[in-house]
Amino acid sequence: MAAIDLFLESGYENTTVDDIAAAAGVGRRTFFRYFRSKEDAIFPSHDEVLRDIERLFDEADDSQHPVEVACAGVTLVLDSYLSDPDVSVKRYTLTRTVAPLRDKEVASVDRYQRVLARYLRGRFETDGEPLPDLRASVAAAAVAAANNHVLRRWLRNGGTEDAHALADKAFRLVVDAFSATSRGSTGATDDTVIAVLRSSAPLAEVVQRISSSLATGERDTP
Amino acid sequence: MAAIDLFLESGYENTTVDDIAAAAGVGRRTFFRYFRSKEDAIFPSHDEVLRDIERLFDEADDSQHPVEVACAGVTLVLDSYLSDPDVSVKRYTLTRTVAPLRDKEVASVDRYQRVLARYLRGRFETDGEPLPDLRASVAAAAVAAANNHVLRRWLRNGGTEDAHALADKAFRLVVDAFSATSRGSTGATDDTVIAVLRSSAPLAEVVQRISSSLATGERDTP
DNA sequence: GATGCTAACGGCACGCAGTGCCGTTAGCAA
DNA sequence: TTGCTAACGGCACTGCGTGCCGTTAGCATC
Repeated sequence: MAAIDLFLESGYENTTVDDIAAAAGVGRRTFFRYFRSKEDAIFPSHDEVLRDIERLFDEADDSQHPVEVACAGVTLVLDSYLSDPDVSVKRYTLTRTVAPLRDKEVASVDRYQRVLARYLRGRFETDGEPLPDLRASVAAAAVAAANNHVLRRWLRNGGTEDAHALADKAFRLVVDAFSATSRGSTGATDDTVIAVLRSSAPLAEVVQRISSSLATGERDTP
Repeated sequence: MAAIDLFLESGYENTTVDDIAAAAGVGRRTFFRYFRSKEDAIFPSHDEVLRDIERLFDEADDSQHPVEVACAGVTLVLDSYLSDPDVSVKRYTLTRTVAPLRDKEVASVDRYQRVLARYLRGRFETDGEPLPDLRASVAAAAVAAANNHVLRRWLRNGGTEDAHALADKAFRLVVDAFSATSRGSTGATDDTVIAVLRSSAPLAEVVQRISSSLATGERDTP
């Protein structure tokens, strides 16, 4: 849309809806038929992506770790930005500068985050995790933040870089954080093993577990 | 302010600024001198709380874990809500219902989150953590989410319950999640020890470290 | 007590976002 | 050609937010 370019060259405040409509060659009334508001003119259709995420969650493999599924879901958001780098970068320079646009962006991120939290809550409940509601909210926020961090970095570099590679690293960090506290043991990096053990367990068994884990790299959850 | 009650009884959309001003016994122009917008009429002064948080971070003890300090910071937000339960509960029923008010609330949460992230980034950088920027964003989001979760639960129950007790539990979960992956060893619960070791280290040394940790409960970061 | 200063207030008018209403027109089918 | 439908665009209206300015209350000074 031409709106984004007008905002960039003339400023958001100085650009009226009449200007945008005129630049697009349509009437002012028609503009509001296509966009709910002046702000909406530069944002993508989040509703579609939200539906895609919901569908992905419905069809998700329950054997996969919940947080990993959530990461897969939020990756759809990332992809929607990656699919049109030019517009995404332009929009980013606006959302950094113009407060109402930034707020709008933040609000849409919150919508994604709610969908993630809802899915996670369901999974945590069936998994019998303690405090499923809290865990879901926190994990959803962490996943969304990781995604946003990658996205922003990618946008700052003008759409170069391999965003998915960055995202994998970022999601790894989040998944580890939230499976380390709830699960037994998980590899943090290739050369590292994390063991969580009860100190009341016999020392011999502890040592045995540790050494086998170090040797094979396998995960062992009692 | 009388605005919040007007919104509740007549609806946000149906209440004009003239109505609020008339109810408050002041001129319409005066209303806009005290509140930047119609929405702002029901929100507290976040700027003060933000300054308090910044000050707390400036004076913070660097020996404390960064995420714990961030939790202490966001607790000031919680306190600002706790200090006036009536208004907070009323506002909550509005922010749940009215989309623009909810967006405004979300935007203010984002402001807090940015302050947390900035502090955490500084700490993580000086601590030599890997990916300090990412960790800071994710941890800040998690801390904010934990706080919001507690806050919403407290608001749903009409301001009864011990919010600080809930918050302590929630923060514990977050702190554990983010210290387990980043630090050498940390007690997750009283009876648990987490050990992170390089598999390239001699097995004998590993065993020695583990057993001493299990015995004394001390933290040992090489 | 009169005079000048300052700060808050309130009225007025304006620009602009967003909406409802309605006449016009283009495209298509019978 | 006639009738139908859907998109368009003009018009007017409400309401938010702001700039401008006259008024007034409070206070210090001479």
